[in-house]
Amino acid sequence: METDRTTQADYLKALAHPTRIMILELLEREGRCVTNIGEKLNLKQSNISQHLGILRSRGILSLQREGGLSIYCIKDPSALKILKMVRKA
Amino acid sequence: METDRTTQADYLKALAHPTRIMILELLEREGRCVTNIGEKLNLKQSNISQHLGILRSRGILSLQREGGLSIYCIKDPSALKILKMVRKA
DNA sequence: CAGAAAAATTATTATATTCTAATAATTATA
DNA sequence: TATAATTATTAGAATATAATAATTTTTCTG
Repeated sequence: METDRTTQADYLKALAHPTRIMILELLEREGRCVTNIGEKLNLKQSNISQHLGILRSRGILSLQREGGLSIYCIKDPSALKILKMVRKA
Repeated sequence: METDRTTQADYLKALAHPTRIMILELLEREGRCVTNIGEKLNLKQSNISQHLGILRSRGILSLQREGGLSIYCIKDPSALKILKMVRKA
């Protein structure tokens, strides 16, 4: 049950960044590791890692370790639905 | 056609504030003037006015002047849909 | 175990947001 | 026209966010 507006705002804030939107679009099809995302988006490793951390801390992404890699996947599909609505808005 | 992620992020940013979420909930039923919103939310006039300006500049609210009052109404219903999804997320 | 690769964390700087207070602008009314 | 009421705007200080660089941690591999 999610009625606290601060929590709602924090969730929206997590989505409200161009890089994080691109990350979500990139992960829509398949999970990816940090380096791969960094290459696709042409951004620094630490920056990507920070954005991934933000999305994960809000429960939007999940992380699983595979070998030496950190694979991030979309955990919360409603984030994608919201982005879809924003595109039409 | 809305594909620019910066624009999408800006739209989400406009929604991503507790006060602005409350304003949208308040206006869901009916249009209201600045003073009325300020009383309901117990916030300063200038602060409310600024938040309303942000929502209006993104096309989420519309403004019509009635007598001495500025009546704000929801112009973009998809903002409400998005908030509804956030509550369930 | 040592070195390399991948990722996370930290510190720093720059920028953006937010709130408050003060002021300006607009409109209504006496 | 003067005053009051409503709203908008501006300036300032406080806080939050974001990007970079540097460092640390973790894990894999030789």
